Amino acid sequence: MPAHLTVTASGSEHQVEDGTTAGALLAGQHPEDRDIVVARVNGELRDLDHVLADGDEVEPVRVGDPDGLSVLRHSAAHVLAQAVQQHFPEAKLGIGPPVRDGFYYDFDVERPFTPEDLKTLEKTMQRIVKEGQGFRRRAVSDDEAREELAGEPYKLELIGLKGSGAADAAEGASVEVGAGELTIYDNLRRDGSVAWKDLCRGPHVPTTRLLGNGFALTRSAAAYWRGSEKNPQLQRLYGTAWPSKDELKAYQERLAEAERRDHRRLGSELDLFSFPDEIGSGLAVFHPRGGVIRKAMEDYSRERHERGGYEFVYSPHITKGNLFQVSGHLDWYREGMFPAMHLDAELGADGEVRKPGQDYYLKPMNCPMHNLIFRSRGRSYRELPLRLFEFGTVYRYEKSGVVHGLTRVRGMTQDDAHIYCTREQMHAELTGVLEFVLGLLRDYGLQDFYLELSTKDPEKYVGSDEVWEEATRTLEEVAAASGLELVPDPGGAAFYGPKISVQARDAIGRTWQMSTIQLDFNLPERFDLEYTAPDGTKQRPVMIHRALFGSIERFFGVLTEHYAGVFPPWLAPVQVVGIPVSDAHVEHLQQVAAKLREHRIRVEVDASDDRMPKKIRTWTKQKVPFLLIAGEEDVANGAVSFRFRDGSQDNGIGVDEAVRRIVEAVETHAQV
RNA sequence: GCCGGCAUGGCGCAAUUGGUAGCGCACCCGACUUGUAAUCGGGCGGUUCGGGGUUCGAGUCCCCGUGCCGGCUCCA
Repeated sequence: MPAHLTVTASGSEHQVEDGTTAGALLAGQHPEDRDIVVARVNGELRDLDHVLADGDEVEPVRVGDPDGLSVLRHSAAHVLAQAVQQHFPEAKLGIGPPVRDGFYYDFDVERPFTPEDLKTLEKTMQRIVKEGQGFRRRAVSDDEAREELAGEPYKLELIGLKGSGAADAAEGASVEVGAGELTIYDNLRRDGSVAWKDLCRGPHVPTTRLLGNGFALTRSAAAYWRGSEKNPQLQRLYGTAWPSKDELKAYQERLAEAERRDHRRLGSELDLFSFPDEIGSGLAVFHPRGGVIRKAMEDYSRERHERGGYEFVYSPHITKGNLFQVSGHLDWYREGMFPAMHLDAELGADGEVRKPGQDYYLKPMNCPMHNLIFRSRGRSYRELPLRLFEFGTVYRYEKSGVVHGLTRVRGMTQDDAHIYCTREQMHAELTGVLEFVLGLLRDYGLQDFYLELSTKDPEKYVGSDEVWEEATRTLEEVAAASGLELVPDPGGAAFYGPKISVQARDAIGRTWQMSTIQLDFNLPERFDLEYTAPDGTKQRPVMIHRALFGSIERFFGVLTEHYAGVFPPWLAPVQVVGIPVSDAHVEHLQQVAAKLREHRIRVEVDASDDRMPKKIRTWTKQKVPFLLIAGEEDVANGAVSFRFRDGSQDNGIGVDEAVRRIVEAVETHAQV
């Protein structure tokens, strides 16, 4: 064994003594750098006390790096678990991985955690952090692990799963057991005694001290063991952890900002929509202010569809069950549909069935109806691509726990289109649809997109493999040609075909699934759709399903959050409010308002007996884009004074110029 | 669907150990006539989500239902 090893640190070679740790080497390299929390050795993350071998390549990983943050958060999860077992010795450990912005740990406990428990646990975590416990890795055999963790049934289960693909065993389970040897991490006190231990793959930060005061417990919730509703529920504690208190505060500020933008909150503050209990969960009504936004969205969409070669159709909300038998929905999504209404049955006097009656269903999708429109007469290849568009309202029986504001509802209107084309046209048509979709989303103010390709779920599909392959390949080509980032989503497809979905990032960086474009060879088959080809033969068309907003309700919610309620003028429910300095100036503003109305501008004049500053406050809070103020001076000059939502002003603008500016802002979809 | 929390005028909130339901905003009326985010005074408004129970007495405690919130599972 050589006394000296040759290792590579950050690209350059070094001679070090046998037994040198990654941490010691990196400390020599970066003497001032206290942010190094783990090392990447030959591409694998290792603890700093990992002993180097000849030929190792070592890179520092800092706490602010994505990997460094995950390690920090994973270590925070261990500190949480230690605190929990200190207060609740009977608590059994589940798993505790890092997640986006934080971590969680699942426990089997006698009673769920209370908000008070969270406070107590956070204090105990703080104590453990201050104690400066070290994390020490220890390799163990399966049998040793089983013996040490005899009191931890869930960990034993994970040990049993090792090698059978821990990644499938449970989301996050891979942080506990990897594919190779089992390891246990001991938390060591200063005096070397073991404070706590956990089956864990690691790596970890060298000491709990690194958690500083940059962590917090955020909430508790139940979670199914190993992610399956067939399993018992554990109690999950969520936390967040950051390299510093300032970053923790910045994160909490981001959450507060998201809350201020919450469409449910803005929806009631701006009087846009509500969910009356009397109607039922997940069923929205739009108030006049929200209705006008929705109308502006829909009107513009209609106009674009008209120009894009779509034809407008309408279909009912309810249908006999057979339609969804044919389409396959009743086989695949019965659980997600409102239960049947059984109609028209007749019983004889003695109760025997004279006429069996029929089941009617609320429609969960529009496509079967559109297929019937296609099939209503013979179709020629000359008609293809045939693009049928509808604002189609559908009803889905979402489980009670998932209904959420406008983004997950039980009744929604899709801006739904079904395009029927030949296989030859399919590629060009998909390209055109994707272009159309992205262009329209941009017109509504979203700019930042990526694509997701959802492919066949082996458990849930109809049709032949060849057809799926062709459909998937086509979508992949079209997606690639768009130049946007493409993320795979294996198993995410609907039963009838693969899909591309457009994900949009909003103003504060959150992503939302917007449009979906699905290719479908199956429904045309099931509905026996055909057209006559140039040679006189009957051919099967290909079907493209495409929703652009996803649902109008959902898109409405996303736009509300994207703009934080500060809608661009073309979408703002009230575009202009005239504010007189005193009663004497009301008439002047009413004349200005009349001119604006000729251009279909939504304008009001506030002639109430509030004082001017109060009116400014009121309408600024309502986020009206243009306030037009007029007093002595403006009236005398035939002018108005603009005040914008950010408080800036543009005074003494001639009335015609003012009208022109406002109309232009609305027509160009500008933000002001 | 599962786990936990919550539900008080239109909105945001308050109400000791179970003891007469209050406040701000909004709304209505009146006075004031004013140049860039709250003028003053007065008034209306609640079967405390619905139903049942415990109690001399329930906004408060218990049960059922409905709805909302946070997660889990799900999301055509």
